[in-house]
Amino acid sequence: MSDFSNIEACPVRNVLDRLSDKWTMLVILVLGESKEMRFNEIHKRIGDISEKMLTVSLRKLEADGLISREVYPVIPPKVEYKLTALGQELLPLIDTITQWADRHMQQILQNRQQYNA
Amino acid sequence: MSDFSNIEACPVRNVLDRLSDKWTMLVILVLGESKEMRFNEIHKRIGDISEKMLTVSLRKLEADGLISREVYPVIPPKVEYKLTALGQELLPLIDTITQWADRHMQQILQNRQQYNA
DNA sequence: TCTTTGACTTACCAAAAGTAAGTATAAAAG
DNA sequence: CTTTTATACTTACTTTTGGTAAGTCAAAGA
Repeated sequence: MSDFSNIEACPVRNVLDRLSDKWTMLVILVLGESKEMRFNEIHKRIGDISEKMLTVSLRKLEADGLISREVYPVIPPKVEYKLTALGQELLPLIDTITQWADRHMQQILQNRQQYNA
Repeated sequence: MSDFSNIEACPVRNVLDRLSDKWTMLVILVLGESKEMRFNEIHKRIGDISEKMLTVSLRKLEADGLISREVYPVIPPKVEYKLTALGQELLPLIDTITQWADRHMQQILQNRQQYNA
């Protein structure tokens, strides 16, 4: 039983804090769909993420070594993102959650409705 | 390949949006540690969550049917929270991520340092 | 010369989360 | 018999995070 309250030293808190923001897990999922992806592709795929937050999310993932960023020196610019080996390890874990989501969304939506009634 | 951009209809987005906030996954994890838990126990276990956000997080989880909330009519008040069957299904999936975190935190911390240098 | 292209930045605004104080009520302490 | 303590919250206010829309850069094409 790890010490969640020791934020610096606790690996769970350290990693979970990074995943626990509005877009990170979804970005990882999307990047898992193809070998590599350009900025605007990811942006369109998600649809409602702002360019600003996509930039921020990608930078953090890059800093943690979960994705790599390759810049081609052309104009207009071309930048490709892809999961690193480390990022690919994390992918199936998040994907398992999405499969659970698929199985149980109906139930959850129903629960929400009941709760608000 | 699901349509992530259709937020209403996409189960992945629907569930991931709920998990993608600052505390939800951690609260589930903590509740998974014992059969049931009182408000202040959860609060202490996490350490740096505010009472306000713990309340909000618990209410959302309850609305989705992932946890149950039992109020004992005593004074001072006593309220017990525990994972429902649905919540217990989700627990190991999040826990798998924490195990991954344990295994790779050193590497990730190192990556972050390199990136900021 | 003017528009288009792609991956961003930036300034400003809105939403989520943090902080600290307050509420309710009865039993226990003084 | 007045004050303190206990627990699970609310509430008003501040700070942090995220959203919006416009701007930047440099070359290729009309």
